[in-house]
Amino acid sequence: MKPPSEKSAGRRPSRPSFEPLQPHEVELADFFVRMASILGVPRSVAEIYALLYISSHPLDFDHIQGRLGMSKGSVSQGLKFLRGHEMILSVKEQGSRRERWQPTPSLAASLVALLRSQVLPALEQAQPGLQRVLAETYRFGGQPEVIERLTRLNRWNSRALELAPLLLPPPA
Amino acid sequence: MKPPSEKSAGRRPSRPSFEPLQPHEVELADFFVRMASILGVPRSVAEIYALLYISSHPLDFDHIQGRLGMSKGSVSQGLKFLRGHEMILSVKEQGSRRERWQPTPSLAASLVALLRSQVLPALEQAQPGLQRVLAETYRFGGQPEVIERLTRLNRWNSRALELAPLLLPPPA
DNA sequence: GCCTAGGTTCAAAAATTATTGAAACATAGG
DNA sequence: CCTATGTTTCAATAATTTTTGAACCTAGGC
Repeated sequence: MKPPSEKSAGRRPSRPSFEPLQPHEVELADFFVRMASILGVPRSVAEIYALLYISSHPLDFDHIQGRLGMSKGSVSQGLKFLRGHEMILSVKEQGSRRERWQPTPSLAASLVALLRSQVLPALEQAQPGLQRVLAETYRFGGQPEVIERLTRLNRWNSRALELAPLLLPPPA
Repeated sequence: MKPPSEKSAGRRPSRPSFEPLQPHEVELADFFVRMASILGVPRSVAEIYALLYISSHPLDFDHIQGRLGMSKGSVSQGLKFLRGHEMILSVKEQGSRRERWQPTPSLAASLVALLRSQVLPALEQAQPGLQRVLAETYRFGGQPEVIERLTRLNRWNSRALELAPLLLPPPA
């Protein structure tokens, strides 16, 4: 099972081709993909992360694209996402414009950052709204039980917002 | 702004029509929808939950469908989902086959149950695979740093699985 | 048994999200 | 200021997910 694709027909690898993922690499990727999908992170992003995670050395754009068989656009956007959530960092070797990527040391910290970035904005935006909901329900003569529920929801929201800053310094 | 719709034209409400959501109800629904979408829970499900959450009394199928202006199919599937995750419970008033729904007392417990049901299966399924990934990487002569990463990932996975049962008894 | 209120199922349609790839952009080096 | 390399952008397409609604069950009253 080795379709020589379109590489070794010529001489030097003018446009080098890359090995597809090994079975065990695929397995790791699947794991990350499944976990990511719980948080609505797209497959392509999880695959990139998994590849960097299992690679001994930082990988550059072309390697990522080549090994995952993915379009330039997806790689670019995927790296942007991972960068934005501080899940990867680049080692730019000098004398080259090329960036080479590797995962940040702590996956835990990365996950916390990711969650924060998804949950916090929602909580913040909700704050005034939730208070209004409670007030209106009260005005409309809502039953005590509903008032109670909404009050608890408000408290939660506030407490979550208070606690959030504590998550800023990533725990190693 | 009061299009009399098609209700009070006749006598008794042979097929009663329902009020659309009040602004403050919409606001609460939006909040739940946004939070739910982080976990990949569909809009319609979140809307149903929000409606039950803000209602003083348990609501039956037709009320839910009517007030949310949603198809039978969606209501049925939404209730199925919420039931399955023990986020709502029904009060069947006797003498009628009709079920009337209300949220379970603890939203916190509901969320934990929901998370469990999403995360746990992934963790369980991953367990053997992750160990294989580590072993293979080792065989292939992976760098110490990668071995280290994968070892940590395995430990995490195991610990998460050990801890999971502690979340079974919902904390009120 | 038969009828019907009350609900479920599921294939098709609609809505949403992700991916692609070609064109545009940026910058280092000559 | 040109050019080649490396990367980003974004409109079009593809894939996936959600919603709909009509056909189909099912339990209980008669």
